[in-house]
Amino acid sequence: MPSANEQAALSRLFALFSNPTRLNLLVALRSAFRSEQPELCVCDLEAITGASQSLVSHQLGALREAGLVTSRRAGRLVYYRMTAAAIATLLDDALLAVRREAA
Amino acid sequence: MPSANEQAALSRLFALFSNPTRLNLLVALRSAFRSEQPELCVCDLEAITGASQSLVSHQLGALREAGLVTSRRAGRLVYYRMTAAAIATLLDDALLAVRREAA
DNA sequence: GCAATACATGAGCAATCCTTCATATGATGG
DNA sequence: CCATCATATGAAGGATTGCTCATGTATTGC
Repeated sequence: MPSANEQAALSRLFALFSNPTRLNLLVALRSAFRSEQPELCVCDLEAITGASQSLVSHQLGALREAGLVTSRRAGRLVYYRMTAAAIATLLDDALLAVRREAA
Repeated sequence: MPSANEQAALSRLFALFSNPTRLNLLVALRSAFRSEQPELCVCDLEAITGASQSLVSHQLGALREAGLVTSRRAGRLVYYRMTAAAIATLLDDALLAVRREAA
């Protein structure tokens, strides 16, 4: 029985996950997070998702504002990474749930 | 690395979870699902969530259409229940993730 | 300094969503 | 049957969202 605040936080989190572009970014950052190269630059994310530079930047901004990712500038490049392992595992759990349903 | 289909299914699922009213319904149905009384009628859900009859019915319709809940009529009442344990556990996982972040 | 590269940001439009109001359907009791 | 209760559904308006286009800012190489 989550509190009202927790439910509000949950729905905000789910709203961030519900956009295909953002989800795509999160999925990419999740797998980076698990490798020896835990961050990706905007141009990488652009290539991976196939979305426009502006769109990627906008959605990364949303994720950053929500605290799900952080950014670090290195020269002209800006590298993003997931802030929390909890988010990465949540994505895994959700994927498992979807696969269970599909089966 | 989820497939494109899986990602689409994921984002649809998250979209359903992102609305506070629907999330509230799901949370209520989740705890019912775990008790000896796994279903709740619309009027119960109305009382629990505090939302209007029409709104509750609309959102239950959305959840039903997505296959997350099923309904059963008993006289004038209609009882709803979660279809999948996977969804219940996903809600638990998400709540844990949010609590981890808040801490 | 200037051009070019990488990224961020703001405005704006189309589309979707959320909720309400009104009304319809289904079931029961008298 | 008729009134009533429980739920479903449709239309409609306002708000929110998603994306694009245009432009701004930061950094580097020359």
